[in-house]
Amino acid sequence: MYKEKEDLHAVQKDYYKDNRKMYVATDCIIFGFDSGNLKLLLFQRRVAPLSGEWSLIGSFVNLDEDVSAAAERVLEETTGLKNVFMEELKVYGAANRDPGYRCISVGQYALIRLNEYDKELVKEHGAAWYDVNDLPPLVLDHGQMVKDALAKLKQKARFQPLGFELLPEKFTIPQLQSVYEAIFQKELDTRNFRKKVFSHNVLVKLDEKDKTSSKRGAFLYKFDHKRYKRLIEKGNDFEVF
Amino acid sequence: MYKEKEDLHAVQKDYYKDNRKMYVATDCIIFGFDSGNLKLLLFQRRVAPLSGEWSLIGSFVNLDEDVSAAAERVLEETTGLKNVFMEELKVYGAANRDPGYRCISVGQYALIRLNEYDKELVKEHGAAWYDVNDLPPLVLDHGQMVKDALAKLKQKARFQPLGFELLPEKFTIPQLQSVYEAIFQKELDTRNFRKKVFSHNVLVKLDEKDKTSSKRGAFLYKFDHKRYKRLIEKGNDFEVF
DNA sequence: AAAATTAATGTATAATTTACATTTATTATC
DNA sequence: GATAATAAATGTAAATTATACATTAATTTT
Repeated sequence: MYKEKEDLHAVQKDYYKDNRKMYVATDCIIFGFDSGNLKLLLFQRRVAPLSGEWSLIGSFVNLDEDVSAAAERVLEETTGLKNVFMEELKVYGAANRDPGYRCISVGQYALIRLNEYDKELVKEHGAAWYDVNDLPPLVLDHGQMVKDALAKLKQKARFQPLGFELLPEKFTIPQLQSVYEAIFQKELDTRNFRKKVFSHNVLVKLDEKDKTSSKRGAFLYKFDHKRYKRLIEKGNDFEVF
Repeated sequence: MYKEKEDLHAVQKDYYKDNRKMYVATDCIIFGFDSGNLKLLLFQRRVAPLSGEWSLIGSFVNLDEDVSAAAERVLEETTGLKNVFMEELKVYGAANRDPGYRCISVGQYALIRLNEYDKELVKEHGAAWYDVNDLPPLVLDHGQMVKDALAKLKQKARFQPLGFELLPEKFTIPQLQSVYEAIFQKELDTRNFRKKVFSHNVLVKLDEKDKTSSKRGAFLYKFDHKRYKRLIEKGNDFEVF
């Protein structure tokens, strides 16, 4: 399928001879949000070595597979979810990062809605949700990947509407604020938060209320992707929060 | 050196068998700045196929080499420079991106000072500087890499002091403004620019003037890395410009 | 001495961000 | 059915930051 004799990189043709191989993997940092906290989907190895150790969910990238497709495959295999927010984090390419193979890993972080994933699948895979502030030790450099992903999320969420990816399609403003407080790791002022949130005019107020967390109930809203898209196409480079 | 039989990833042990290989390369998007314009160091292939075609400068990643080290090696081999600003851009991992090998490439962008590199080396390698607004067609997905790197530079330069990496250690404010105008692709107001630049208190005014571009001459400044570091350690998350 | 050229500077207005406390809608309880 | 309890919803004034804009200063060349 791939013609290795072809001489496109002729100058460097003696790389990777002698049957030694470079492996490429991808590891997914899968974030969720529930009751005020960011969660991470981890997977408990069931086979030796490192059986029982916690790890991010990953896979080798197939030879005929796009790197991004490999991450999407992993995500779908364990959660049943497709078409969710997923973005490259960083390459983990230290020569000695994996004692088994020479293996680089492309870290990719995903934001999913905890009301949408397939719980059966998750259970089957020996995966479980952990609070990001209370993680078990992770294999290899996965702890670093999580740290990097959290930092990136914090940074990106300022200018891109990522908070919405972690909530159900219909959400309340207090819920939204809570997501951003978890991402930014600080409390926000209700009035100022609402002011900013509404100022962009990308939320649609629904006629329903969510009464699960108060007697009064809070109105539900939807994020209007089209309006948002139109905004940024106009060259608007605003802070979401 | 790497024990491929070790069973760390036992579940996935049948990946990459049959002698098929995954190659990992790195391509460097090397930026410079001169007379008002961002420049890119390109390399003209000297061997078939694609001889004479322009390309970013890259290399396969050696089996015992960190991915970042590979990029540093490439940069040093062609420019003689070490310890310059270099950061990962993105992984280019489409299965069909390279017709020769199954090869993913880690794009890494570097910012260098055009007064510091080794001109002999550059010539020896058949490399040359191109204005980013006037590039020849590039092989494979290298054109996309450049586009992505420019976008990232534009985005990052807002919050990180990257402009300084493209100027000599001693520079004038008009030069600095010119760098930022090139990065942001828009003209900036001199007075407002100076106000912002000085407000962070990270520039040290020298007693010398640069007279190459005016009769009056412009004072030279240095960027004070220590002061900047102290600022961000205090949690200051300010816009550089 | 005058002309030419780029460097350097300040201020007023608009826009944005911040800090802060009360009222409202609803359910549960007495 | 009145009262208590609870979280949701709202506005304003002050401070900070961003923007728009034109003149003077230093030096060299003619």
